[in-house]
Amino acid sequence: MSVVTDRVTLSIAEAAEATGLTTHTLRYYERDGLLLDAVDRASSGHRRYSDDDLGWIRMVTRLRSTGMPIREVRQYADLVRAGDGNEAERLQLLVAHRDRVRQQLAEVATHLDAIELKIGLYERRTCTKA
Amino acid sequence: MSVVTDRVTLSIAEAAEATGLTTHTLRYYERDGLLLDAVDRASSGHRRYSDDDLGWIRMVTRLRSTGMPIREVRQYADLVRAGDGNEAERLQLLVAHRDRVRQQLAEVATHLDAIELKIGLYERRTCTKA
DNA sequence: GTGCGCCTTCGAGTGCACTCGAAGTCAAGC
DNA sequence: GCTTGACTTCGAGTGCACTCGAAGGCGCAC
Repeated sequence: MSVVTDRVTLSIAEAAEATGLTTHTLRYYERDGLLLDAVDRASSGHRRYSDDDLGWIRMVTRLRSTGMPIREVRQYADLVRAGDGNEAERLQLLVAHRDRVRQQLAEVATHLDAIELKIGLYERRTCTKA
Repeated sequence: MSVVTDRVTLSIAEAAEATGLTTHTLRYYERDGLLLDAVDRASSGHRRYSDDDLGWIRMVTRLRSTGMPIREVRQYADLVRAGDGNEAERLQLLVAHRDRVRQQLAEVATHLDAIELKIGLYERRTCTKA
């Protein structure tokens, strides 16, 4: 961790630690346009992650781990990068994603119920057997 | 659909229709050992899916769409195929899966909340702007 | 000043779960 | 008897999201 002009910045290893991603994945995301901007560099050429970077990466992580494809995260990043004026589009993208996730959650919950039922059967069987 | 000796059996296309899988996937599952037995064949060599087959395939679908890897579905199928006596193992496998799914659901729900929050922000912004 | 470790880029490799195509067979309708 | 279309097998191809390895550079501790 290094502090310059009142700003705390992290090395890629520290950023990986902080976000739960690997250094490989962080570089991959940057290469693939999922980050808002190229991450700042130290004079040595090493990446220095700012709080803003970390915040954005956490958002990306939330989108990813709710199943949004890389491609779509990139679209969202593109919109945010483009600056003010496309909030409606961003909203639309997020709402569409939310709806998909909600539906997915409901479906998984239903399937889970059926599995729980099966578990109930086995529990009764192994109980009476023991 | 064909009826022989009081039994209704389905062609692979009908089974695909009934389960929401493709014919390719049905053959793939069979090849990969996810089904309990090789599906019966008509004299022509064409597959004939029984009700039992369909029921099992639906169970496989539930496991798969809750995120169980193919490999693990196969393990479960292996246990069921082996017959009576390993109910405890089957139970263990299903319970482990259930717990993973529950945790996954909780995590996704948390991420979803954060996304909803973001949506709330954009909604207020686009409202006041309009 | 040299070893060490973390960093860099680039491109190739991995694992998963399908997904597809080619080439051939079979039964039914015309 | 010939076309049509659904079926068969086999193996290769696809898409996604990483994941890894090689080869080299920089700066700090000793």
